[in-house]
Amino acid sequence: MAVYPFHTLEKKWQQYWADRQTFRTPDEPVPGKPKYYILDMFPYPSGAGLHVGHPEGYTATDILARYKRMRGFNVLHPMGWDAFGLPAEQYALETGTHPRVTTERNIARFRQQLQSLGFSYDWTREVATTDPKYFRWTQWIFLKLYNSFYDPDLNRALPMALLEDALSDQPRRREDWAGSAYLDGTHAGYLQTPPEQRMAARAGLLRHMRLAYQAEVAVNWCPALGTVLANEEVIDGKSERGGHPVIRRPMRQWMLKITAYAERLLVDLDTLDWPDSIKEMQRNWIGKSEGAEVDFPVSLKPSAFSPQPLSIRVFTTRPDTLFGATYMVLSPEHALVDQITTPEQRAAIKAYQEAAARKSDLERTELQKTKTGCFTGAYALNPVNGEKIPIWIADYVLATYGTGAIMAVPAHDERDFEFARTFNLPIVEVIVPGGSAAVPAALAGVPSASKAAGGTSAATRGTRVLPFTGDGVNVNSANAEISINGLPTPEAKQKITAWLAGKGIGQAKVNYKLRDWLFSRQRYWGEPFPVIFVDGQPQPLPADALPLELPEVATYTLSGTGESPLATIPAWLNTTDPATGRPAVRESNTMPQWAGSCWYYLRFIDAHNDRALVDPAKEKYWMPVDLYVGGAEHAVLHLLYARFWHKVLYDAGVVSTQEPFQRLVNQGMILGEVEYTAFYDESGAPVSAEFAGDDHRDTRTMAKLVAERIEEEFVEKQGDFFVLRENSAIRVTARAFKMSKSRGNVINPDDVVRDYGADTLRLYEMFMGPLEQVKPWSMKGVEGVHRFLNRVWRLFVDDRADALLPELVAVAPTRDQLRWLHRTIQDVTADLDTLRFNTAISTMMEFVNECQRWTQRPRAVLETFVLLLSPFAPHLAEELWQRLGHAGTLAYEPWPACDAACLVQDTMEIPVQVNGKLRGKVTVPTGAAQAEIVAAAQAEAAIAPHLAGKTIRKQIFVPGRLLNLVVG
RNA sequence: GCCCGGGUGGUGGAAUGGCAGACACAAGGGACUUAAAAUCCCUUGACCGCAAGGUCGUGCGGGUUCGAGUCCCGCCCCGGGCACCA
Repeated sequence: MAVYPFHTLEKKWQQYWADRQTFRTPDEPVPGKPKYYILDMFPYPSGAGLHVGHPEGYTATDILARYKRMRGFNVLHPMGWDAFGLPAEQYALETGTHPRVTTERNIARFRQQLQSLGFSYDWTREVATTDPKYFRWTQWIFLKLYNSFYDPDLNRALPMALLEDALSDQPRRREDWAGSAYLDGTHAGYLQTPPEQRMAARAGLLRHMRLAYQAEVAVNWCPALGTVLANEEVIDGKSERGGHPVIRRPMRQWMLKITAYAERLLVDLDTLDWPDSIKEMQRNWIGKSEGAEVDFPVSLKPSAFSPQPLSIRVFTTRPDTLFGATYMVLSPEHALVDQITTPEQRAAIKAYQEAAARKSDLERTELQKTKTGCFTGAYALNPVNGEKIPIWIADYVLATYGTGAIMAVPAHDERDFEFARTFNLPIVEVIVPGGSAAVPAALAGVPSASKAAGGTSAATRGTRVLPFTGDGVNVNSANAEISINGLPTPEAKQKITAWLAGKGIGQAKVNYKLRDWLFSRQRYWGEPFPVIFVDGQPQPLPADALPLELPEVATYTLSGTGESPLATIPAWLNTTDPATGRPAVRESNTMPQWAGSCWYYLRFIDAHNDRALVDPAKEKYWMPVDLYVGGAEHAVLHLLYARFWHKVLYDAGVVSTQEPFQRLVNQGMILGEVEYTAFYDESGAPVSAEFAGDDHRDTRTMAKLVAERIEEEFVEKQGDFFVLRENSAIRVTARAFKMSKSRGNVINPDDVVRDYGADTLRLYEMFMGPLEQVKPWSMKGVEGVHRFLNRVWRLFVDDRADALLPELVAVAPTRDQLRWLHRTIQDVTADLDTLRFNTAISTMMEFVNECQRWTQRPRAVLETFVLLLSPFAPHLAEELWQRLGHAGTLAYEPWPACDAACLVQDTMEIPVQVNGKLRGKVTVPTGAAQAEIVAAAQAEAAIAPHLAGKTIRKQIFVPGRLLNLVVG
């Protein structure tokens, strides 16, 4: 068999690298040597083992790590485990196996699989989030969060001690908070508070200003998983993991105040070299909108049920439409609902509130087509025109955004329009499309107010269709004091906002969609919170009490009350306050999986430090991460949380950079092999795919169809479609699907390594196409790159003799050979610098195809080629390098340099176009002048006829590239 | 609905506004072999033609340009994300 001995050779070099710690990065920074920190996204070591999607990104980073080492960089390329996670605990529930046991077994398998692929990780820096030595520092960061507050004036986090100081009669650290208008103001406010109220006010502020705080909030409770989930972990009302239903339920939770960082998380995106799509997703998630808050006085008939004047504050991005506000809507949970509801409406409102509370997120989304709501019986006054407008409640207004209340402008908002139509509420148009020039004419025909016509899809005013939600020009928008009529939208917004502010009934306001991060999980298998409760008040553990470890338990059964299993272990739960010796209770929730992955990139820098999370000098040397590669599924979860923690650590002086990941690249998903599917009806007769609906029914008859996978040989392409070979009227579908167990199209990397070797797998993963792109797997393609590696082997080695070939000689290379080599160096280098691994491999294939033809192969040329290949197929390259007579690894050999002098040729071939059409080519001396080339073209047999009898009107000459003759 | 990507041979893909289809797979033909495997060589976008050669061709329709897969405008289709956020 003429296959190179990849098995023995790959094992041999993996052993060699491990024995000599070839890829160990020096513990201390290397002064003067440029650093390169290249990081893979932290894998969760699942029981299923490695998937072919994993090695895609890992191979890319490994190739680059090896390349950068050869270019003289001090490279940090680590690997570790995001090891807390629900599956191990679910498994514990079923089998009683400790999650730690399962996790360690899975880690061992993952590690072994990764090592079998020859990745050049520095394994001495391996970390796992489940290791107490690691989560000690996760807990330490939590304490930082707990002991910090956000100063909106300085726009950074500060120690709680400063806020405590400001909230005291005689501050002692005033110089520490100099420059903070916020703390000055807080202190002044404190002094104005009557002394008997100060303690309570102080405690209240301290409680809610912390970056880690507790709140009783409506959470996404997933009964099946027995835990709450973050908003980001709920997809379409179901859990992201497992697809279980999720309901709303109020619970005491730890929250992290990520909202304080919303603006910085938003603006600092501009400094990052990340894919635009990811940045855009984060921008959308943060969801900044600028507008105004406006107070609407509640108009109550003088009566007993409201002794004080009330007002309702709303947030709007369109204060310019204020004159068109014809009703208000509060969210069903709004605090004022009870106070304003009239006795007649009380029962109806109560019923509506209860119905809304019961709805799950899923139901809320499903029911969004029809607007529901209930009138409170109360009215408010539109502050700009004094109109009395009804106040409703409706679940299309969210309690958690803005103020939980809106002013409804049905003429200029889709939702308000729909609601107004449903409940027959007035619609007043105050914006007309177009520039200011169009205003006078438009003004004339606009009625001041009109009732909505129920039933039609949109109301029409003249030629205009409502709702009109774009920018335009104001009409109908004036009172005795102010007019914004005729103003274009941006100016109208500005003018009315200034007027509102002057009257003290409104102000400019910025809002974010981003909500605080719900940080508690009711599970066993996670980091315990370093918090105890004394008399019900939370108290952080001192840093020297860390790590707080998980207790051993007899059973992993959920408590059933929504509490963590930890709550059922009195021996662990009940403790004493180390400060006072008084009885205390531990926090029984644990942290979510994202906690450990928020900062792991810092730990890799100084993995075994037991005095600090990371040594500052090392952090300064290695940060930021130069290249971060992983899947796009982490766009708003991990990547936003990690940026948030990093900024907190920056404010605390623990890290020196504002952002952790300078450059981010997303690898595209790898799909299964392309599948052809034909459809058959019940009688077994084939049905063309164009008639097969999504639900596998015939779209014409609605008869049920059977989908059947068929082999490629029975299919051919006809026009734009694939059809059955035996019956071309029957179309079949051709598609690659996501790999899944149920579909049975999962490729196991172990099988590929066994049959073709690790170098083949690495090469194929990169050869499939651009890294970022989604692409289907093809076993035939694997064989293709495997053949290439065999050809490389035979370039050097005589199969039968197992020795170097006689063709491989120490002769001086010809100019032609040198040109091939240096062109290859040039292209491979450029491709590596731009992460175009697929074309780098193509270039090397071309080189090998050419090299095979050489009867004499200059040793120096081939040695250089081995170095070019080595980042891609390191085992094969090391073996060839050794056989060529070198001692030791090639991992730190200098990367070959391209000599431009070797690239020049004596002659060049120039394509010649006539009137933009390619008509032929001429071969001329390199550097030939335009006139020479034109002369050569006129003499060329293929070109001359197209010029005959015509005059050349124009010559377009791109030196070295092309000549275009325009004739007529 | 909104926001991102993307549509190039039978397939994966390649092409700083300058030779469309590199490289690889598949298919067909040939060499070697008693035979097979492996390997090597040739052909391979479509159409017309014996050939030389010609015409067409990068989802569709326009435009800019000497020249467009690439830039601009308007559509269609596929994939991903978000979605009552006022």
